Amino acid sequence: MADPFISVAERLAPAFAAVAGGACDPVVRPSDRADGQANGALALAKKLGLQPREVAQQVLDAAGDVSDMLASTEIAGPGFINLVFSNTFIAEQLSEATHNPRLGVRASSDPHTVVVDYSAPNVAKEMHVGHLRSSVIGDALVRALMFVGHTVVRENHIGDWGTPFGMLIEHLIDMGEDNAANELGVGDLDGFYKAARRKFEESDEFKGRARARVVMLQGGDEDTLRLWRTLVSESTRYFNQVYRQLDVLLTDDDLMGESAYNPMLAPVVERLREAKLLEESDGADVVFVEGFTNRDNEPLPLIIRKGDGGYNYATSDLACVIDRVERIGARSLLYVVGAPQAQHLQMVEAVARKAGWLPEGYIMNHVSFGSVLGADRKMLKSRSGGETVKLNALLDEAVERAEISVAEKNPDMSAADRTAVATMVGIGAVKYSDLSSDRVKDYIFDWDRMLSFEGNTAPYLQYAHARICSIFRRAGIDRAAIRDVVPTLVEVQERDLALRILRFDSAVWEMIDTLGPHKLCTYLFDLATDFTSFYEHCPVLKADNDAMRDSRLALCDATARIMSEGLLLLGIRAPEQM
RNA sequence: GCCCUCGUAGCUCAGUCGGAUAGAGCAACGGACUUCUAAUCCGCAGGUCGCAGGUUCGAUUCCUGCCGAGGGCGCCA
Repeated sequence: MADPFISVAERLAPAFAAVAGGACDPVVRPSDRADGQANGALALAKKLGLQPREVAQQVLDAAGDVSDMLASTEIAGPGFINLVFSNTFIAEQLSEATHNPRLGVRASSDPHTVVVDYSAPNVAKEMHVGHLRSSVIGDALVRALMFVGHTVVRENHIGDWGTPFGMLIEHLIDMGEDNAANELGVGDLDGFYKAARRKFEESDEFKGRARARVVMLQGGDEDTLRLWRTLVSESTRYFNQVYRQLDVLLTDDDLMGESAYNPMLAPVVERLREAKLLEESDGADVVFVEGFTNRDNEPLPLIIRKGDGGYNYATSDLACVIDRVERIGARSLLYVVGAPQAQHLQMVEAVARKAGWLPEGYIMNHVSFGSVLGADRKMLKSRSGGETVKLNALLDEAVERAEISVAEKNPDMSAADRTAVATMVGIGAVKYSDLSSDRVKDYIFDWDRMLSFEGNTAPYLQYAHARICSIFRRAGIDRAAIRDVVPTLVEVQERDLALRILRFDSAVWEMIDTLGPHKLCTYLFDLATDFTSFYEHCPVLKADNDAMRDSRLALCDATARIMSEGLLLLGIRAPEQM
């Protein structure tokens, strides 16, 4: 049970191996001229010094009878082997997939513990679109990794420690704790942060108090810690609102802020010292990493302990690695963090590897992503503090816009249903527009495009799903009962749809292998396109006879389940009506 | 100055472990609604795959150089 393209590659591999005299990849790819094509003969011919078409023929001879899987095999062009699946094979595979708990997606052959570090907003600071990207991408990866059988540990590495807290706590005291809690409680984190920052810059007296407060915080002063906890809890309460609204899995159980690593920082230094990796440079304790240089082409170190004796984010990131590997038992660490952190994470990884904290076979992966841009191609929110786009306001707007659109298209829907649908559509649209393009690139945030019911958008996919639900609702047919029907594929649209359904396996695995949710998005869009084409050409309830009707209902059911499950893996809900 | 990422149709994006004619959606144009929800479908049109070399049977894909955009480059995180 797997994607037919994988099945056929496995089937042809021994034949290729026999001709090659050793392992040889058949190089099966989808084709315009057939279902698929095996390109392996061309490279093999060169290696053997033979004519490619002749090699292809030898492979086919060695493969023997493949009629249980393929309706035809044909050597074409310079030496491609065109492959056409037999309809009975497709139908059987589809029937198997619908009875498979993962809808035909292969389980991981190597399940292990994966830590996914994502979202990571800062306490007493507004979440912005960068956190949106991290949250949405990270959450989709979490769901997909769990789906194939990994043990996934979510970690929200919130910025809850460091020098800014001196100024934040002093500002909290100035405002009065209750007033401050109120302001933070309504989610005005930016106002609070900016006011504190302004005072810090304008008043030496305040600056002095802030610095003293940092020392008290780090020294564990109980009253200071209490104030700090107020800041943290008010902020996380706000973060949680956004997470619920955004429909991501993160909860308080996943919080693993910088402060949590405090006790582990000194041991990081000690262990590096014992490993003889630590060097002193300009008063700081550092580790030099080969291959990194500064502006003057001198070796660039990772600073573990600053000249003033304090630690920085490199230290806590190293503590993270140790904690995740040694305590949690993770073998794979994913960091869903913006592209500007690339060098930092490379250096952290290099040090962790040198120190032996990331053994051979352990993976540390930077799931990098680009910026969210406005229509003007400038960052939607500049780091230097342009106007901030508040996440909760952005999500509210998404739902409002979706609600207008739903009301327009489906005026008969009840207000309660409309709100529920608008929430799924609006939030889904925002998440999908973030997930559907290659994450390493910047993307342009465009309300009209993401909420459009046409093109590669969440509403288009959701609509395809809703239409199927509508068929079953109208006909009063039990979805589960139809699953035992093995479809008969007659029309080209039926066949295309069935073959597409079977490719869910590869789509999910491509997403996991590349850590690229857009691979799954592209697949689901293709699925929706194939379905609507089928829907236009192949009447279901008005089919010519009962057998054809049931066959098409089975295709509908399988499509809807994969659409719904696929969207869910992306963290997007699929309403039953729209 | 060095390093990293990106550059594909007017716009927004796929595709690239080297394969036959580079694909969608939008916008434009032409069709299809007494509908299993037309929120759709069908068709037509649109490209020196940033530029120039190299590798080879074959390059948008790999390599080198250049151009353009963004980011990073020691005590903020």
